[in-house]
Amino acid sequence: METPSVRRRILNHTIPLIMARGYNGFSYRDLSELVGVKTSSIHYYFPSKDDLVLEAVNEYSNNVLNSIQAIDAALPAETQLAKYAELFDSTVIDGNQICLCGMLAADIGWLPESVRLALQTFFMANEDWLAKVLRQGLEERPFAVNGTPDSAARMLYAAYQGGMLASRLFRTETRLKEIQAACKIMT
Amino acid sequence: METPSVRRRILNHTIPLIMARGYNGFSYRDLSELVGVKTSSIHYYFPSKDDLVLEAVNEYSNNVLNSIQAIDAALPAETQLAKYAELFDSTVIDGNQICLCGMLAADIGWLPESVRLALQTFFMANEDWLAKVLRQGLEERPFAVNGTPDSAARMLYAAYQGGMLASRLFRTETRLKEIQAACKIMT
DNA sequence: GTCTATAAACAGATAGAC
DNA sequence: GTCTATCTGTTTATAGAC
Repeated sequence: METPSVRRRILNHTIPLIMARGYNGFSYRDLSELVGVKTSSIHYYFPSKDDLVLEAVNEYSNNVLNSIQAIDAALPAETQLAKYAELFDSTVIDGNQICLCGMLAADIGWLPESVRLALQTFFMANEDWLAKVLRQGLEERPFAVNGTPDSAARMLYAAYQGGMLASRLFRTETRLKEIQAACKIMT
Repeated sequence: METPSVRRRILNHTIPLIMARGYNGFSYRDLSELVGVKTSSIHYYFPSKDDLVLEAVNEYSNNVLNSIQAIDAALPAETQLAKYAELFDSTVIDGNQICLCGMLAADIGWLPESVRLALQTFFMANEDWLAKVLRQGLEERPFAVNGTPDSAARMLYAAYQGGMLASRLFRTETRLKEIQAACKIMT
C-alpha cells in the first residue's frame, strides 16, 4: 500500500473536518498541519476554498452513494433500512461528526451554486433510494407507510439529518436508533 | 413605543444572524454595523462571543416556547400540529433562516457546555410538547402513531429540523409542508 | 456607556525562488 | 511541486480617554 498523494491526503483530511466543524470551522492552516505541507501547497491543488469544498462534496457523495448501492436489494426492506442506518451511526457517535452534506446545508449561505447543486443531488439520491425500499416494503407487507412512498422517504431522510444533529447534541446513539425503529414499523 | 436599548438591539440582530449563518458566520463587526455602535461597545454588554450566543439562545428559546405554549390545547391535535408547523415556515422561506438551536447544534464543536445544555433543553421542550399533542391525538382517533408517542415525537422533531435544512437547500416550502401532511396522518 | 486605538492572532490568497 | 515571504483583510478582545 503506497503512500497516498498529497492531493489525496488533503481531501482525506478535509472531509472529516467539514463533518465535524462546517465550512467556516476549518482553515487551510488546519489542513497544513494535518497533511504536513504549507498552505501555499494546498492552494496549488485547490486554488480556492470553494474548489476544495466542491471536491470534498463529490468525494463524500460518491463514497456514501456507493455504500448505499452496495446494499443487497434482494434483502427484506426492513433489513436494507437497518443497513442504511448503520452508515450514519458510527460517524456520529465515534467521531462527533454529522453528514457532510447536512452540515454544508446549514452553511449554504457561504457556498457557490455549484456546491448547492451537488448537495441537492446527494439529498435526492438518498431520498430516491429510501423511496425505492419503502415501495418494496409495501409489496412485502401492504400497509403502514404514511402518504406516498416518495413523501415518506423525504420525511424519513429529514429525520435522519435531524437525528444526527440530535444524537451528537445529546451524545447518545438512541436518537438515531429510534428512527431506525420507526422504519421497522413503516415496512 | 420607545427605542429599544442598545443591549436589546444587539440581541435582536444576533438572533437572525445566527439563524442564517451560524456561530462562525457572524462577527462583532457585523453587529457593529447593524446596530450602529463600535465593537468595543458590544463587548461592554457581552464580554465574549459565548456570552452573546448563550443569551441569544435563551432569548430565542423563550420566544419560541411561549409561542408554542400559546397554542390552544382545546383544539384538535391535528390543528395544533398545523399551528406548530407554521412557526417554522416563514423563517425558512422568507428569511433563509433555520431554527437557531438546530443551527447551533451543527456548530456544537465550538460552543461551551452552558450553550449545549440550553440547546438540549430547547430540543426536549419541543419534543415533550409534540408528545403531549400526539397522545391527545391518540385519544381522539386511537390509531396511527408509530411506536410510543414519545419516540414518535422525537422522530417528528428531528424531521422538522432536517426539513428546515432541506427546505432552504432546495428553496421550496413543500418539504416542510410534507412533514406537516404526515402529521395529519399521525393524528 | 461609548469611543479611539491597538493588540495578537488568524483568514484566504498570491508572487516568485528553488 | 513545494517552499519562503508577503499581502490584505479579518477576527475576538482589551486598555484607557472622554
